[in-house]
Amino acid sequence: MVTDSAEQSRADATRARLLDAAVTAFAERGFHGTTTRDIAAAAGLSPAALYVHHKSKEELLYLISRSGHEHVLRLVREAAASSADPATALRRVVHDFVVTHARDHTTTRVVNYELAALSPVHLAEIREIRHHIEQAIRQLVEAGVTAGVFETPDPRMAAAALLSLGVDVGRWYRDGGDLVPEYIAARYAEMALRIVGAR
Amino acid sequence: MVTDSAEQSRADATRARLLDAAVTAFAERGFHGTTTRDIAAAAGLSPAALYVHHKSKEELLYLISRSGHEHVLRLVREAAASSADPATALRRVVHDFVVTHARDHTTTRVVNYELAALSPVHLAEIREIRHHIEQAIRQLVEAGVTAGVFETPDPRMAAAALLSLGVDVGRWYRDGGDLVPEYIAARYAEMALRIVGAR
DNA sequence: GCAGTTACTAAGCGCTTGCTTAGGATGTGT
DNA sequence: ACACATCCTAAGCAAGCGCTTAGTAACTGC
Repeated sequence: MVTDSAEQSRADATRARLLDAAVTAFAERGFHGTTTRDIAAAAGLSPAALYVHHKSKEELLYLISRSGHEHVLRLVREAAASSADPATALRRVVHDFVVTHARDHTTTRVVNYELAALSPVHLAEIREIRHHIEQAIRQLVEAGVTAGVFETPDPRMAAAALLSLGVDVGRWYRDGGDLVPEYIAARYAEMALRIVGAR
Repeated sequence: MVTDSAEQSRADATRARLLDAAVTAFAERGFHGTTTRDIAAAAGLSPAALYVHHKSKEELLYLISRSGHEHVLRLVREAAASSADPATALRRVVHDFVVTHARDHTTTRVVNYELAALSPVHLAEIREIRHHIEQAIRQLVEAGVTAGVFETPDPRMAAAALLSLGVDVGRWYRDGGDLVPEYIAARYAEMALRIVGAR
């Protein structure tokens, strides 16, 4: 082997192109509505090339799902820790969460709506990441209630609602409309503070 | 013909059994992840029987989607008209919307997440019903703002958020958990009033 | 008791699916 | 110049797909 540095080989670039093509196809037609020939053709390769770079069609979904979930978990944790004030932190969490679900709606659609197509082992791993994401948001709401700056009858329900707002943006958001991700995120962050009864 | 009354023939019962089986299968594995053999077997019939009672697999999805959307539209319109006070009406809309999306989560999952598998003609018809549902909720929010009982910087965004809350319940709700549909609906209705800034 | 209707199935057709096999083209080190 | 590694493809296999065809069993009306 010549390069053990981090530089990108041709194979790595092709692998990434296949992943990109898979994201687009899975988002548009779903995992089961997409054929391996669709993905290979969109990446400009023969059907067999997919199996040179990846083990199976399911592995593509797993790789997309895992990196997508890890990205969101990192984002939520960083935003939650960005301020000692729960209201400021929550505003940032919802803002960033919503921006990601709008801007990367293609990826987040796959991440949130194609879980059932994962193998049992992969699904279990992904579910754990999802649990951490939910936990981070719930803990932030609870911290605000404890600190006396939030007021809500059921923090768990409020956290579920906040998650729903962000996740569902990935479903309805379209590129090229008159609503830009930053604007949606700003309005949603305000609504989030109302939901938790911030004062 | 002997019976032209409304009484249910054997064929009607079988047709309904096939629809039921299709709802369950589509909700669990998605339209493309479900085979016509799956549906027929779940209804206790041979694969060919499906085509005695329905034109195609896509027609099953269309029938499920249409009746599901019509049900929700009726529910939203009735709840919106149930009170002259926008706050009371909105509470009722969100409550009923959420109860339906929890209790009938199997159907609402198909209704909200399998649209892409519809034929172009059927999709156009369904989109129109969806538009009416969104319109009914947006108009209610705007009526509240006009009446001075709601306060929000962007009624359209608030309406989108309300819709998201309900729709997403269909994604995460599970039977047999400690959260019963009525409880979720009550908490969500309170949060809805906060979102629109009711006073 | 038999003609007609209703409700269904056995068998299978043509095609597509995920994936494999065997090999070829292009570049690289010496 | 030549051995070798890298990256990709042509061809195709077994299984599964949506859907059709041709027919049978069971009931109904007379």
